[in-house]
Amino acid sequence: MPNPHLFLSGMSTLSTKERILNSTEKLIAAHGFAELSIRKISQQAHTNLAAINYHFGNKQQLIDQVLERRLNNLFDIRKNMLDELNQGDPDTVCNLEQILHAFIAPALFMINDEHQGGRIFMQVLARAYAEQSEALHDLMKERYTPIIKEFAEAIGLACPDLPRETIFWRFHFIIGALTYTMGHFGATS
Amino acid sequence: MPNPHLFLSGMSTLSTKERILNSTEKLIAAHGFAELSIRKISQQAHTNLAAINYHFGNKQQLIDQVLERRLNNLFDIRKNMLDELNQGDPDTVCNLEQILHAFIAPALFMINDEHQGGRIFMQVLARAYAEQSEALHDLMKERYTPIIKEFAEAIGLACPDLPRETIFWRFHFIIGALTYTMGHFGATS
DNA sequence: AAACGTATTAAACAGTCGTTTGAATTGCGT
DNA sequence: ACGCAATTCAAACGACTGTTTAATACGTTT
Repeated sequence: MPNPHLFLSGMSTLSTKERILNSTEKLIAAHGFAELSIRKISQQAHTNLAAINYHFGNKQQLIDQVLERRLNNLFDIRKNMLDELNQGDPDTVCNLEQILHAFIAPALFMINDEHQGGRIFMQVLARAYAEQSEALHDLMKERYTPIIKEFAEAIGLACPDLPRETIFWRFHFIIGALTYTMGHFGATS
Repeated sequence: MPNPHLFLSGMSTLSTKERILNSTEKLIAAHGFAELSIRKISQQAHTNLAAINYHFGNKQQLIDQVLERRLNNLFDIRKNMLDELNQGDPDTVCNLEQILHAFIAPALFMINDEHQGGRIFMQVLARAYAEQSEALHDLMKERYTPIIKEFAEAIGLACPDLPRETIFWRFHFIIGALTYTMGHFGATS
């Protein structure tokens, strides 16, 4: 038994790496990136300061993994729901409401998924969006833009009369409303 | 001539206090609250470290004054535009679109007002919203909630058939979209 | 010209930050 | 039971943070 405190806090079955990831998520959700320090993380995860650098290299790479771990799930679900609408053919004209549902519903589902920590992560994601996190921006650019583009194209087919720029702005309004809502009401409602 | 550098940077006519406020605004808009330090502020304002504490007490009170200085203007304009619709009587039933215009237009006007620094401040405001700044929250609670409530009641009168909760959520969606847009596109477009 | 309150300055304070180091400990295959 | 790799740990590093102090310079009034 390497660390007897873990039994008291009910985290004994989780590896050090997982405990660090979960603690980081909780701290970001509760207090934002500004107040986040690896000392607080190691304290909440019942481990040592240097363990973080050992497992993740540095603080930034830890944050990257926090984001990646769950974003992969979120965008996989989004893509699957969109593919179901398309039935494999990207040129299929879909119902606009269904397209938006495929984009929004997975986030709403995640925020109601308390057990798996999905709600906590949605707050993390909202904060990363809001603070224009460079880590999130890079991750989006190199990994999730293809899926986002698929949605944009599907919306374009659903609304052929709407100018591309209008679609662009309205889609960002949706993201803004969604992000703001997640961050401000995800915890209390 | 106490500080010859000021002539080179074109800030000679502004007082130290004003230069500190403007520099703080710029730094928050460009890099967020997390990276904000009074050393960077004093450097950009061409003054000394201790001058900030001398003029504002501490860092937090400086941030408070940065927010207050322009929020008073913004909400005054919003209230005046709403009063014009009401024509003095709060029970007047107004057009919904006009009510929303009274709330949104002042922000959009501010973001286009580059000369007075309004655009910069809107980005500051977006960041403060996004990071759920306690300073902003307190300021809203004790000073601007009456005006926000007037808007909420006006919307309630304009949409009598809509449940209060629905109005509440949609109003926050608007704030979210507005905030997100200000923060992400206020600088580049 | 002297004295005054206001304003600015350099220097030091204690605290926190992320990261690195080297030793101690653990767990597993042999 | 041994030896090796993986992991954990306490301690220290330099850099940065907000704030305070005491001395200096300024502009105005007496």
